[in-house]
Amino acid sequence: MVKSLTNRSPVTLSDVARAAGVSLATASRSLNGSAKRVNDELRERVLETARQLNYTPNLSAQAVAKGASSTVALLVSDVADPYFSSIAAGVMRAAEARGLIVTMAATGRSSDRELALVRVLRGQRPRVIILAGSRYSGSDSKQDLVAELRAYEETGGTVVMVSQHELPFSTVLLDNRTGARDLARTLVDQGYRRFGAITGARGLITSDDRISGFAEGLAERGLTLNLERVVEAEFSRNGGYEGARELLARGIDDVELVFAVSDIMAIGAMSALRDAAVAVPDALAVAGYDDIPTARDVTPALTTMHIALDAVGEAAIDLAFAGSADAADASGGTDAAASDAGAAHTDAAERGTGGADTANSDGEQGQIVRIGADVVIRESTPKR
Amino acid sequence: MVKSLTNRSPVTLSDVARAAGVSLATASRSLNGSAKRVNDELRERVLETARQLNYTPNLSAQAVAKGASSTVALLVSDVADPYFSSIAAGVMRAAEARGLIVTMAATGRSSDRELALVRVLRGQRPRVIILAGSRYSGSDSKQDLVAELRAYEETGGTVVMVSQHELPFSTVLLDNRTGARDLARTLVDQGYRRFGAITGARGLITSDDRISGFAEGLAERGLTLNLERVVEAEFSRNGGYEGARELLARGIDDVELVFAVSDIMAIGAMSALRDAAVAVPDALAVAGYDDIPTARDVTPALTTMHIALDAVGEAAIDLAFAGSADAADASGGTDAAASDAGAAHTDAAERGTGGADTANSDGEQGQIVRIGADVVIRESTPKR
DNA sequence: CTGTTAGCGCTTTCAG
DNA sequence: CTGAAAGCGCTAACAG
Repeated sequence: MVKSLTNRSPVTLSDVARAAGVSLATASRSLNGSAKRVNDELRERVLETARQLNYTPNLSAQAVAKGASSTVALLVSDVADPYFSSIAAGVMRAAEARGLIVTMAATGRSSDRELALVRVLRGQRPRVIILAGSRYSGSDSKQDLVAELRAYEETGGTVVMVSQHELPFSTVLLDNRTGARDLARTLVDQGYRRFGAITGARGLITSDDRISGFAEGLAERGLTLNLERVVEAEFSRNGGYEGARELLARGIDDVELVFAVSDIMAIGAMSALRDAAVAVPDALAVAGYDDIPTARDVTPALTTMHIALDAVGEAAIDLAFAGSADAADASGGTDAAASDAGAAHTDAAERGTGGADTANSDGEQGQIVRIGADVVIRESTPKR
Repeated sequence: MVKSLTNRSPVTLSDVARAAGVSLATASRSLNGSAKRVNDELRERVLETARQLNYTPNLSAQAVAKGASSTVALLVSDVADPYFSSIAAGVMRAAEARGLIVTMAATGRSSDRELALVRVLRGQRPRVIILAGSRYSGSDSKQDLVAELRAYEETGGTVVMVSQHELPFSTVLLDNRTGARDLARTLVDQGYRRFGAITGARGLITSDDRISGFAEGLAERGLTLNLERVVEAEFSRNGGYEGARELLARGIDDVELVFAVSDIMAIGAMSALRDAAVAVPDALAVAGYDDIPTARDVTPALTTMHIALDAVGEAAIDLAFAGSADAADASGGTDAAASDAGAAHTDAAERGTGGADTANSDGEQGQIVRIGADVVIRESTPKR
């Protein structure tokens, strides 16, 4: 049926060794050997033949042999969500700087799928597993997840959580509560007094933190969030859209500004308002959270909390290697002395408001890096 | 320094075998053996002990042993770009249905980086390599890329290209030229006569195809695209923004509608117009291409060409396995007879306008699947 | 059906 | 500095 199955096997290290007239060991050392433990001339010969044969090291074999792979596993809720894809971009950049390959999977916000995926990904024996999706607080399978992750760490891996620090692992902390509080205060200072909100499902920690932080911020200014003006919806663009419709149905005469707990929901909400001919911000102002790229491109531009999303991704992998002085270099053959731990891209942590913050003194709980958030006022909440 | 390095090694298959009191082979067969080639009782015992020990198969070892991994490598230009992240979502969904893990990397539209990444990823010996980023036509390193990819295919892998069929591999064809032609005709039929455009860098095939298709469409209606009203910019949101500014600087009195070759550019352009107080669509209408999710959320909503982006991703992996009746099942131990090739998610190809289309009769050029595009008129180009 | 025994491609002691 | 040899964890003939 097919032409003639040209499937010949890949070039192996021994092919190279033979062609170069050296032993397997020498070939291996020349191609990888951290230090230059091989005669320059020989090494050159090996490198050259490898090039000619278009040799590609079999990463799996390397992983098996040295008992450690060169991959990083990243779990997100949804790749197509700009929040996650921005973080992913940062992770990929930082990983590549360290010569690591990243493997991604999407949980669709299901705890079961998340657990299943962690199991599968563990099979790769990744150096790091990054869990970027927010969790539910009343988590049923939380126990299992922690057990699985613990087991993984005991085999030498590192897990890094992004967002809340409610699991005993290193985490890149996005202090949503504080951020939302800042936002609320700023908004009050701008003149707003009566608020509504659109949140994700109850129990989704990110959403809960943001809404309660927001309420706290209002409280600090002597205001309260009218719970009848808080609607719960799916944590997505469509959820935001539906949430806004629901709010409209309930009546918003007494609401000046709606806070959606994420930009993506806020943007959905704005579309709903537009479709319902409710002028933003004149009839109703809107604010979001995250500062995803499109926040600037909707009309009116969205007031939100800025988080350096790609810095988050970089911070996650930097955190994973904090202290382990790892610095695999994928690009050339430069012998630049590997400087201290987390050399590349340490700017990640700095870029945020808070700096690296060795919280629980290592050990059981892992370390914490805070990435701050800043209020960004745009046209969706004009000064009044 | 650290507590006490609990780094004990992972549970291995032989640990399980020993604990269950069976041979390595039996354990292996119980845990994976396609057919049930093991006594039920024994198998149960193995499965049970595996569970108790929390055993996770070492994918790398499996890969080395069977000479084939269970990964799919996906190369995109930029994960944070909604066009690519939507495709990625589709790839991940389809891959998972087949029990495959996906590995991602971003080229940043650099041919050199693309080549380098293909080399690195080949190290994983992935079953499939999907190249989703658009290429440049005058490609310098094209030769090398093709050589590398060819070599990869000769070792049994499959490469799938997404977008243009200008490299001799299977491809999910997005017929940009035809789509843009349709769009142009429709716009003319709506009453528009004088057009401007914002394109990506010359030579970027996707961009070139769309702009020439658009010009063709106009030509079919007896109109021509005024080249002085075509500006070239970076293929990104900011490029669109700058492109629009440039257009404004050149003067747009004689332009009724600007076609940006991608939604992301169109959205950047709309922001520029908003900032410059040019009313859309009254002073200037805008149209894009791709129908990314946010196209609906900008104001006015963007007229564009709809491509089922996640179907594209699914089609890519379906195409990779077309005819090879692969159907690894990651989830349970169900023994549902693996139906024909590409069983899961064959809807992908169907969803598009064109169906699966075994073009070059297999072999040298690979197969082709077309995914169609449909005009979606929204408020940014009202009827006139 | 089950166990033995070779490898898979690579790294890494351990001798020379 | 270099080579021989022993694995890494798992699969796949090959015998029983």
